[in-house]
Amino acid sequence: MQKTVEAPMKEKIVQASIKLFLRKSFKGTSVEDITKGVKVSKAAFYWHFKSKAELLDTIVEEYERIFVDPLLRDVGESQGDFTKKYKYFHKWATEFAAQNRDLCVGFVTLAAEFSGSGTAVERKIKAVYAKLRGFLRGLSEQGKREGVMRKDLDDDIVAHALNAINNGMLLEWYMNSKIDGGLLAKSYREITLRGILNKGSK
Amino acid sequence: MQKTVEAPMKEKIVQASIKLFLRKSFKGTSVEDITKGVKVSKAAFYWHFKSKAELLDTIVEEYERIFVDPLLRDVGESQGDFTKKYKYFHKWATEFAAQNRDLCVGFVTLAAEFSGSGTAVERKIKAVYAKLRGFLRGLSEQGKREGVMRKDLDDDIVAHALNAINNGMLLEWYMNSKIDGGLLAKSYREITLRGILNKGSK
DNA sequence: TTAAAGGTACTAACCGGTCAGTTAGTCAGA
DNA sequence: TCTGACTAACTGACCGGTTAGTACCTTTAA
Repeated sequence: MQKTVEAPMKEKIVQASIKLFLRKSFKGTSVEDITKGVKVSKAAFYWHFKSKAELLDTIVEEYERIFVDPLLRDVGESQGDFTKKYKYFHKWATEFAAQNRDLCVGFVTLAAEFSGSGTAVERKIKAVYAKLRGFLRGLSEQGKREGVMRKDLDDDIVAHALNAINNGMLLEWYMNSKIDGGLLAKSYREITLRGILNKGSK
Repeated sequence: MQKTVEAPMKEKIVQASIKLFLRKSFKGTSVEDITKGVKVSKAAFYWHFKSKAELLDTIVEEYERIFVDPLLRDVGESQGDFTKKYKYFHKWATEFAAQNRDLCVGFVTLAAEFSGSGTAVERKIKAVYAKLRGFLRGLSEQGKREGVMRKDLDDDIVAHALNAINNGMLLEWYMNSKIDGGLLAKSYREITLRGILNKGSK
């Protein structure tokens, strides 16, 4: 008989807390809310994490490890012109978000919750965004080199804008669960692509 | 001799709490944090507001009263084609945001903090966004009627996308205080306009 | 003309409850 | 017998909200 393989408690806590932070925010979620959800004692939580803040760090690291790093690696290693790469980037990111909604939207809401707080986790979140924007800036430069992208847009601003639009769309999708995420993703790819390309480019 | 006219305590509390909620989130800000900031006792706070939640409602109402309603009224009453109206909308909104950064960014972070919470204030915030999107949908319809806007985009999706981009840009601006807000605003107007217009339209 | 009455805008001190984090102890398996 | 993975029960700090009382101004009525 097959034994049901349970996920390790630490991972169960991380997954449960992502869901709770999304619904009730980090500061609005108590450690007891989390431990009740995974049916474990509070002290067990403190066996796995030295503080509530360390759990938060773990979530930020998980976002970087399973989303940002593989995304940048795969798109970075892919071959093709700017438009092809941007489409691949968009496809990769939206498909991941569709399958990991809580993590992706949760990360944006955590970024919003801690922006301006001056905390260590804020710096950590900003570093993740800086990494993403660094990649997008490179893409923007490639687009200009290849002559398909508008030259009047600053590369840094393009990176900021693409990141901002991404985050805004995630939040909009979460705040309006009824809208078709796939349609929103498709539409926003068309809008951003057409918005940054030269008029003639396909 | 001129007497210094101080703002009424209720308004001072609202202004101070907007700043604090932006930095520390709503749940991360205690009533004492607020009352210490405006040098008033806690009981005085509860003389002006029956609860911390009522203060939150007041902020949401203020956002609607001094930003959303005047914006929709002015742009709605203005004459001109789609492009002119959208540019006016964008100019109005970005200039307001530049002068009321805390209120505008604070509203987005509050929306993020309470989305999915199932609370009364979440419904209130969503109603404000629904009003904004209703207006944007109307603009989108006008753009199609006038033949300048792409017909392949759904009006509702356009409204969602424009709102999402707006919110994303506000957050990006706040999270990266160093970037030139004016340049970001200008660039994103160009990107969104070109993104939703027909290729031939100016 | 004046004094009582009432409302406005507060303060200091307090209350019950919740929070992050701790302590001391348990127990299965190596 | 040792250690990884826990539990029950607890602590001190803090939080939202209340209570009782005060200073000051305006209205009312003798």
